[in-house]
Amino acid sequence: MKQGNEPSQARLPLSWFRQGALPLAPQLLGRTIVRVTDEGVIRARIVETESYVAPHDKGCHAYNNRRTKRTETMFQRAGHAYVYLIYGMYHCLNVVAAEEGQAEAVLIRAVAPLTECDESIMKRYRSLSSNKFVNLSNGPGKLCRAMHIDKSFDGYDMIAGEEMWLEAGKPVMPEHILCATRINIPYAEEYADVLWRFYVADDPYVSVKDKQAVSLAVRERMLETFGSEDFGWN
DNA sequence: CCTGCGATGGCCT
DNA sequence: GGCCATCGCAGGA
Repeated sequence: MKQGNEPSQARLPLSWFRQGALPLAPQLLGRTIVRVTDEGVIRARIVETESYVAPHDKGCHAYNNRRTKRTETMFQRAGHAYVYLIYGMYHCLNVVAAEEGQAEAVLIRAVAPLTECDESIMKRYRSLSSNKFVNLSNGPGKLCRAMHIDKSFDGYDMIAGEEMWLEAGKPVMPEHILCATRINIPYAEEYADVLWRFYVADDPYVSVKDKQAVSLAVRERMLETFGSEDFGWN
């Protein structure tokens, strides 16, 4: 019998994934990512995300709707995984978030293992010798290594797939969500300063905490006031 | 706590 | 040839 506070294990449907990267990113927080590996099933809670939105976003690989072998996955239907290699040795996992032909995706930047069993498997894949468990998955490259996600999952269908998917979990309420600038995209010019990174306030697995972060509610009020992402801070 | 730096390879001009 | 949605380590405060 399901208890009232127990996180939902229902798979998230296509209609939920396709709402666009900006609405989706904060709603991904608190959801469960499930990965079926040779070492066992890993379940983890998403605690940090970033939105990437073609065509205008200069931080997005598909800026100006650039279609290349790598970015082609971002143009797929929502619910596919976009996985790419970064700095020659790490992978990053994104969830495609719009209609086919429209390149929007949400980068999963940090997750927290749900149980000691999850920790144990992730620790093995990470080759982590210390007991500083936050190091398992407090970063996009770390979580991919911990959950054994690599380029073979690029284009993977997370709505129907049997090796990796998302469950409803327990969404994080807006008052517990902070918004901040995205990490390591100084080249994105005016889009380097938009508050498109979202994370769970006070969660130890968040990769980078930003003193200037604002609550989701504040960001939305500012959007109404300024009518754009440019809040006049620069 | 912080800052700098090397690793390492696919991607894109 | 240069860049890169990263990480772990070294060294200093």
